[in-house]
Amino acid sequence: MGESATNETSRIRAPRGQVTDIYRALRDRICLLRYPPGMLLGEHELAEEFTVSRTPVRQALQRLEYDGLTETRNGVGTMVTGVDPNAFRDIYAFRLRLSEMMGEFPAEDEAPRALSTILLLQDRLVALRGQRDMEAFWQLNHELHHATNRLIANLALRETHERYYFQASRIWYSVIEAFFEEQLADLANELNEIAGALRAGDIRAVGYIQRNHIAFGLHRVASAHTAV
Amino acid sequence: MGESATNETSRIRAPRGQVTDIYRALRDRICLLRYPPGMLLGEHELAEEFTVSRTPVRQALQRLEYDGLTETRNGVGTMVTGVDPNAFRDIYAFRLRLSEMMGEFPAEDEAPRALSTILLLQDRLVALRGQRDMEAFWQLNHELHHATNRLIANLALRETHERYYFQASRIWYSVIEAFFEEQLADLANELNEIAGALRAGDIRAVGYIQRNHIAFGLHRVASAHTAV
DNA sequence: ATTTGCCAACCTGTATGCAGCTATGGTGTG
DNA sequence: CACACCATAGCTGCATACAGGTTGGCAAAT
Repeated sequence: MGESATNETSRIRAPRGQVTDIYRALRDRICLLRYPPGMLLGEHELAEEFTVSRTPVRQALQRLEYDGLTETRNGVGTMVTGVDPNAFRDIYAFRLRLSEMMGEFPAEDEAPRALSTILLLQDRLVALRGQRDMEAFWQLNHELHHATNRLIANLALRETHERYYFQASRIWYSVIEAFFEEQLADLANELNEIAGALRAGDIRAVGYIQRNHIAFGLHRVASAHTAV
Repeated sequence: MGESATNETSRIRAPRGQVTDIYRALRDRICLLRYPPGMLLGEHELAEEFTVSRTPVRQALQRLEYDGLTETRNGVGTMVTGVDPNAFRDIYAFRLRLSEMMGEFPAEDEAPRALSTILLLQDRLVALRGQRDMEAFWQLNHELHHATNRLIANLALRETHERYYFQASRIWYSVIEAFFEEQLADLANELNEIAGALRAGDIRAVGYIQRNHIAFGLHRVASAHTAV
């Protein structure tokens, strides 16, 4: 199949290749809001696009539903779920706790690799200034998440951290446009702070930094919601 | 199919009926060790048993794999995953943290219902003394888990709590036979303590009680592992 | 006797046909 | 003109046929 499709995406438990490729592609589209909430997806349509039959597409859609990103109804189709404010609040509160927990299971030997990744991301971030390229920005966050995720030595926490990152990122992305410059500056700060923590080998600090910036984003989203 | 199969099992995000029934049946068999680790399951065989085609069976098996309970390899079959000691330690450590977190998201209005459930479980537990009925004992733990799970007001935490309960229960069950009387007494204590906490409306205490008894079980499993 | 190569049976992954369900637009009636 | 009903198109859920992959055993060569 894909020549280099499964590159820097995480492989916590690498399942089948083809289905997973479709799953990740659709997941990213949903999180990028290219598939906005409420949009109806057809299995036949997707099968044509990926040049496969309906079967693998169905498998991918079932995984998405299991992740809470879509909802499939018989006779209708698979629609992207909306952003339930309650679920949103729960997910963010939970993510705060998860990040705080990160320092209790540090994978110290991963710190150097993470640091070099962070430095690369810093360069790419400065190249991004003034472009307002949402997708590149999200991709950057995506890779930051993976880099920090590898710093967690506990498999269960790592899986959960990953799972709710995607659910949260989708919601967060829907309001980011109004705060693009702020988020850009915030991400620059976060990268700086994380780089410093990694140089000191202090993974617990990385978790707290992440926790704080999640809280910052949460605050912005909350104020946007109350404003609207 | 099952006439009353979807009774007191949780419906965090109720998916399709038929597939979910098969999924729960297989999950319980795996957690009860009726399907021991390493056992090979055939799709055709299961399809015959449940009087359906391979398709819904495959969906259930994929969800089990996603939960980490099975592993499917092309040309071979679906085998029940073994108990990786590392994963075991990670899951237990993570569950400790989750239980401690429970009190931060208390669903106070659920406390009375939980209390009445606990009282029923206490009666059923005394009726269980001296019988060494593993399956009934596990069912009891199962229902205790659901009762306490409903006390969590945060959806994300509730889902995660549920998810890793099943992964842990399977491992824990594999060594329980050696400590049956101890676990029985321990469960009686846990029920008493939880009942007291619920009478006081102190859900945070419920979380800590649960955390402690998870730690007790962990200690027993660990000592058993080192002994073997 | 041991090793190596091959083949056949079996299992999963994929594609496709069919049945059941849902939504929508058109039509007939009040 | 408004409303209710029905037919129809399109979708998902399920069953099944086919293709690709793996394993174990048998046979032949060393």
